[in-house]
Amino acid sequence: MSVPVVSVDRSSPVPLYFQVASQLEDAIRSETLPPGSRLDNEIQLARRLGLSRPTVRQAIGYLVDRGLLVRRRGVGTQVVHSKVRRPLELTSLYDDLGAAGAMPTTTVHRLDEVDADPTVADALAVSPGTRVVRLERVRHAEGRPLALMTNHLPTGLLDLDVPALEAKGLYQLLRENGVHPHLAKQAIGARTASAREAAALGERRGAALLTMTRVAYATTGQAVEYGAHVYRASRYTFELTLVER
Amino acid sequence: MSVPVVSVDRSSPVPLYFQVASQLEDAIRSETLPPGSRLDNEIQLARRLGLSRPTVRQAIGYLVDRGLLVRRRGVGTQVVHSKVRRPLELTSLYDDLGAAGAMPTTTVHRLDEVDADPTVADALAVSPGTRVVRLERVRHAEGRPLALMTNHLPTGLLDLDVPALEAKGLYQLLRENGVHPHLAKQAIGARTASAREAAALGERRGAALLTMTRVAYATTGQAVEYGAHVYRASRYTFELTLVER
DNA sequence: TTGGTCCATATGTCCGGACAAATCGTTGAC
DNA sequence: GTCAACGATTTGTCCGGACATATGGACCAA
Repeated sequence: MSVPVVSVDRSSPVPLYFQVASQLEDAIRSETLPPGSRLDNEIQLARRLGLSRPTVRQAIGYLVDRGLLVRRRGVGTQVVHSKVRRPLELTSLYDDLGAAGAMPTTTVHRLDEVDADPTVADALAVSPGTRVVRLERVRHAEGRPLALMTNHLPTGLLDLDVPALEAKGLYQLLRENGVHPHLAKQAIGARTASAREAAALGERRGAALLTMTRVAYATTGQAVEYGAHVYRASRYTFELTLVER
Repeated sequence: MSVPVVSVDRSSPVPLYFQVASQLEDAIRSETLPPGSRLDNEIQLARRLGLSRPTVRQAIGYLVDRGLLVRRRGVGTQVVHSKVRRPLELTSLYDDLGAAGAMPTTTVHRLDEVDADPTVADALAVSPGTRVVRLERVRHAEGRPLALMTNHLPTGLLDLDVPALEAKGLYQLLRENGVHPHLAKQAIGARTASAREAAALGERRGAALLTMTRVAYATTGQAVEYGAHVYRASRYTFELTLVER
């Protein structure tokens, strides 16, 4: 399989390897390069693009790391089967559902400042009793409640307001304010609904609930968000793709 | 912070960059290089090791990809805070628990061959009705039941026998037979226990259960295992680390 | 037919060098 | 005293080349 239109712009500030990788990724996602097809070998590709082999290798390696391509020595580089392609790995539930077309809405029930209890303090790596921002929301999809979400954030990280939270979601607001969560530790469990939770979510008491707690960290290692969420198991599952490296 | 003892063996078949990366990883995990400490710059490191800068960069890049180091232009390369280090991402539950010291045991309840129902056929990408291997196990930890596990595999992939399964676990047997799952898609949900499940797991009827279904794929994209597992939520949670890239 | 050897091919590893760009502390002008 | 400009430091990108090694097919011999 020959490679489709790929060209580079040397006057662009975008690194050459990234230009190549982006165009290859587009070609793969649009199936211009169908699953299983072979790329030209690195030497030819480099010559055709007027680049060096290391640069082309960097572009290919970038896509290999992201699971779009596989390299086999002596054989070549192929587009992986679409079934095993990896999705984005750190998104908020809002993004998840938005992408799936379920059109969720969020209602902020509480937005204030409290003293960190031991659990929150440990998660955010602050001293117990430190003032932190507390956020309680209810997520709805298709007009019915889906999840109860409680978050705690360090004070001073950013200014939150209710309309923006309801319109954009917490993660988008974080990113718009220059806070880029890049890593999160999550624990997923289950329990039965208390009477209060059942009422809030429209489930029967004793219904199964999915629980998720998460601590998100910025590139610097600073904890930026602690969340304790509860989902209706009848309407939600976590889907994830795991990779062995 | 200066770098500890790192040396390379040019007569070894192990790539130089990998030798360096492994030794750095050991130093990081043993806290010889504590979190936050800075590595020497790439030029000095290369000169000290008698390697070129690209080789040293490859070693560092390897560890950056794995979340052990962060690079910042103009600043240097630092060991990330241990709280945010990423664990291995594709292991079986057996590995998980074994590492945590809970010493699990497994009992095989059924190992036979059946016709694939539509769900199994879809997961393994075979035609419905194709003969597949069925495996049902119960996992115990600390003498009490923990999970019911049902797996389906393509026939002919490997020969399974009960003693080996109970001693080593499915994933280890797969790897020993040259089948290397490198990617899995999982869905995690919850539901309440049926009377039969409750009895098998030692829970009350209506107790919350965690459910996990998984399809694992080999490097080639071939589906190698479909699993539908049920865990006692009172004794198990899924812990995972997500990464934004 | 079967098995092993050889060879072309493609990726894997490594080198040495060059310049670009981000960061941060210092210096100097106002 | 404040702030902007500068410069040292360090990683980011890119080049051109060399040799190593795994793969798979073709060829040849038993």
